[in-house]
Amino acid sequence: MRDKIVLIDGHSILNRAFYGVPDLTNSEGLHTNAVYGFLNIMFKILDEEKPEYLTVTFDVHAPTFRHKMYADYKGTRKPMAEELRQQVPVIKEVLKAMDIEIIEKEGLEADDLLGTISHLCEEKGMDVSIISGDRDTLQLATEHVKIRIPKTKQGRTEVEDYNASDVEEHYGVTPKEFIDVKALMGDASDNIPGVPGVGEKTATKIIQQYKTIENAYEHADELKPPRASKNLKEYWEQAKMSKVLATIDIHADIDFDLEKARHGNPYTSAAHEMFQKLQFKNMLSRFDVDTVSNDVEDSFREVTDKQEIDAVFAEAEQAECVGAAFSRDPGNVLPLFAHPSGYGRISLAWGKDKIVSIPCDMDMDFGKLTERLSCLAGKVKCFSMCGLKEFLAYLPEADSGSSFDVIVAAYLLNPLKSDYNYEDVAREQLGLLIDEKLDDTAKSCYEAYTAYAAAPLLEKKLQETGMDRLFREVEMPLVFTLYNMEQAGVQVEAEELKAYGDQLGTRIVELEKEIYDLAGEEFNINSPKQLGVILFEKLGMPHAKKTKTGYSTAADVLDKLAPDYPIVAKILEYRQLTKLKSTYADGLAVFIGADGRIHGKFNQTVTATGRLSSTEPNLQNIPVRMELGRLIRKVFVPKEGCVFVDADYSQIELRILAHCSGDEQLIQAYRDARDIHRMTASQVFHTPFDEVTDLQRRNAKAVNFGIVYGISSFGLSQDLSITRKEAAQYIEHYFETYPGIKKFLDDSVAHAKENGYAVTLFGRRRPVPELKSSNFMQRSFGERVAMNAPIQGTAADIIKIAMIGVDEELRKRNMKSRLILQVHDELLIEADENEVEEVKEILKDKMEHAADLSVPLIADMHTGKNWYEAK
DNA sequence: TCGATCACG
DNA sequence: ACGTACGTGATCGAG
Repeated sequence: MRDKIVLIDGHSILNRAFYGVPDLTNSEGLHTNAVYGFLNIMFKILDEEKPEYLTVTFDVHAPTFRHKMYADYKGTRKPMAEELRQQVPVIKEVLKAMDIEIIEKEGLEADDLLGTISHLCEEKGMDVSIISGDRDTLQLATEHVKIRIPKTKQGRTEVEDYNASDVEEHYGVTPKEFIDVKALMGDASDNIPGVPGVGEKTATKIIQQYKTIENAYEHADELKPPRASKNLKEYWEQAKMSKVLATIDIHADIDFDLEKARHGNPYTSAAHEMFQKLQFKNMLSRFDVDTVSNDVEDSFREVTDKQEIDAVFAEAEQAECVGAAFSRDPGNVLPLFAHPSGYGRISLAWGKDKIVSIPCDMDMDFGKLTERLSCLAGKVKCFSMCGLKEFLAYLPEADSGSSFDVIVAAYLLNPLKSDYNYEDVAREQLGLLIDEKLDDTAKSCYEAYTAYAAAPLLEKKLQETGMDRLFREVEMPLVFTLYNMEQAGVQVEAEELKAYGDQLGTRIVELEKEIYDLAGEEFNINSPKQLGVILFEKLGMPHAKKTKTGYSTAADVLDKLAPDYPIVAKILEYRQLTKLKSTYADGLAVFIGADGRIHGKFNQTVTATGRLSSTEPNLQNIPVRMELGRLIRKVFVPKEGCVFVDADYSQIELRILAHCSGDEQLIQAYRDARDIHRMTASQVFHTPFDEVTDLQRRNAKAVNFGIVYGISSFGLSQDLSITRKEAAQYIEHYFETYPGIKKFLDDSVAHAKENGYAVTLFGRRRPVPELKSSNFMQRSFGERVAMNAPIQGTAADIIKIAMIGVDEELRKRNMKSRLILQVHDELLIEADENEVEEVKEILKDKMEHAADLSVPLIADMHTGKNWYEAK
């Protein structure tokens, strides 16, 4: 067997990876996509080839150009993108941490390094694989030197392989001849001039016949076409120079010590640490857990003996902090005594060597076991879990004062991660890798240990970032309030919902027929692709916008066409109805439980701004704007003997803006309870207050919205269908009118630029890594986020505080009424008929006094026998 | 699995 | 010159 060496063209692969992998950043705002893509490619190659030797080459000053002394290029290449530049030292560090040899030499191109090393190794009788994104390297291919060109396609890496014979097959010339082809055709990106008028086709033909440019020159008169003949003679000096430029040096003067390139175990603990910093989660699984010192697992203990279980609980009770976890695995005991939920085991951790797991069995069924756990949760100073809300059903004695959810804490510290699980927390906080192949018992021990061990670390970080009060006083109590809401659920009339869906179905069938008639054929109206073809090709409508994949058929495009084409109006109606039927009528029905209620989830650790999100189903986007859709709210009803009391904040985000900016005019306007949009219109359009037209007021309202979103003239112009210039004028006038707001928004951006995050009134942070981007668009996005996050986030903080207040007050007074839904600025209560007035008082009080602002907070209240009426 | 679309604040 | 409003989730078609 021949030994094998893999040579990686560092900059070339990094460059490929940068453009092939979507932008990634770690939580510190460091761009990591190129490094990630590079490693992906490298791992794939290493897995495949398992080489004895491995080396990565870099140019010293990238990007450089071949053979500077000849080149008369004018620095035409764009400088390296900043996001890529900052990743060059990172990949080098990672490679060093993995004990992978890096070769770079002043004044030498990576190509020359590759060429020389591959030549040396081939002479020693080795097989060589050169990994490069650059086709120039094809000239190095031989029987034993293989050029491998990786392509990143939609996350998957495919590799094109070229030995000498493959080059010939593909390009019709040998690798050596490839140089001559290039000398003739030139290469703009490498600043090789070539011969004018000779392109790839002609160059290949000439070299196929004459083998070298020198030989071709001798037969210059025979060359076809005549233009090539003439130009080769005329530009012969340039052709010769091009050949030199195109030739990769395989005899460069470098020291290459093969032994240093020997490929050992790259999965070192130093590398592990770096991967963690970079947050390359799925790559961490490559590390053998044993190589990372970890003695946690040694202390896992399964306890089944009744007396021992007593001892465990007695000991845990005395502990400062207890971590707990549920598992669906009952172990070697039949799941006979498990809970219907599937939980059959709990694990506890109260010290580094105090980690136990207890399965259910006939002496200790799930009920008894959780009773003990609940009792423990009520006694200890800190009861910690990963995702506490999911388990509160079994922990009636747990309370928010002494509970800790490490997932919620980790979310506050980095809300940009959309999905959190205990493995993430274990890795990030404890540097602990949990082997996927472990059984459920061991995993559950890890989960309990993570809850136990990460809690104090997270607590400290929350203090350091000024979010400890937000966590203790808002997020942890909210875990309980959200649990209560989910438990309560909302009653939905299944028959009515079905009837509504059927009604839609009838109309949809009619519309379908009419649309097919007008189109002259049947097609899938729900396919934007097929619809685009029908509208813009078959029916020849003018297409305004395009998407990446074809014509845009979005509603705002179709709206413009509707007056001229009857089919478009029908399509819009069809879209609306199918949306209502599939997502709402049919979609909601499957979530109605045996109790006739929908128990949706309210997720606390999803959004970047601190808002809640709602899933399974989403109860925060039930139609309301259009009457037909709004009707669906009639099937949301209070249970027997109850009515709905609904309250929504009036313009909470603008009020927050008024408070945070301290703008005198806006504050005074809210104190005087004036019509803010009308007032804005009056000021911005220089019109007396009473003479403001409806249009002016509408426009002013859009400007107010725009301000909250992080205004841009383009966005506003789109929304109002006006020119950018007009929009810019509106904004200018707005800022002249409210200078305090301008200053506040500028300060928000400046703060986020300086600190890397935006912050709410209650200290909640939202990282804004985009502000560091060199890409204008990304950076602008970051600026808008920096303006919006404090406002949207503060609103989220405030309604969370109100929710906790309402929920706790209802319980404290032993009332039957329950908080059941939250829709960002709206709360819905299922109120007992005898408690309606009291509920209204509580709701209004808790909402309006959730925060003490310099402007009043107003909650508008409604009651009704269904959600349609109560809104 | 991803993009387009559209429902909400 | 660039090319967008901020924040979500569900459904569908297409690869």
